[in-house]
Amino acid sequence: MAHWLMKSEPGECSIDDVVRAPGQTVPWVGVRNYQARNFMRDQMRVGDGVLFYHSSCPEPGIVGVCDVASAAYPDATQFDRTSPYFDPKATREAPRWQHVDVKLVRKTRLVPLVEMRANPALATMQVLRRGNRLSITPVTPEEWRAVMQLLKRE
DNA sequence: GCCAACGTTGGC
DNA sequence: GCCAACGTTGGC
Repeated sequence: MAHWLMKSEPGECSIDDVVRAPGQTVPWVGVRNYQARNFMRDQMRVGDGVLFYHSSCPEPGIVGVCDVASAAYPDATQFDRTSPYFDPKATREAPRWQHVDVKLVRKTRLVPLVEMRANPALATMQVLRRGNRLSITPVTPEEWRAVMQLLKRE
């Protein structure tokens, strides 16, 4: 089983939105970066662990644990002219963008970005790399374990 | 609002 | 295929 960190702006989809979603599952629509898409399309498997991360907000950090709940399938918003994620170059015959569904495991305490940065065990995390903008990044088993340890703390 | 970092676009 | 210009991300 692989592990991932997935960023979401809470104004778009917060952890509480996932808690309230039908089946506590959300379609991860709107990814418009090829590297992030490829992670979902080529590498994610149902059951993979996901750290749910709030970005572009007053308190960025990890706020929940989820898992991958589907294989990748075409992102409907790419065809929707009224959507901010509309992509004029995408066609139904040749969709460009795909995504997986993500299901809640549990909402956690907030692990703020500053706490993550302060923890040597997390120093290798891709999301902490200077200049990182990728919305989906792989998490190593060691990093995952370290985050699970952090989550046991109050 | 600033700005570093980096992906994408498009002219050549 | 190069690369400058431009746009976006996202923390601060």
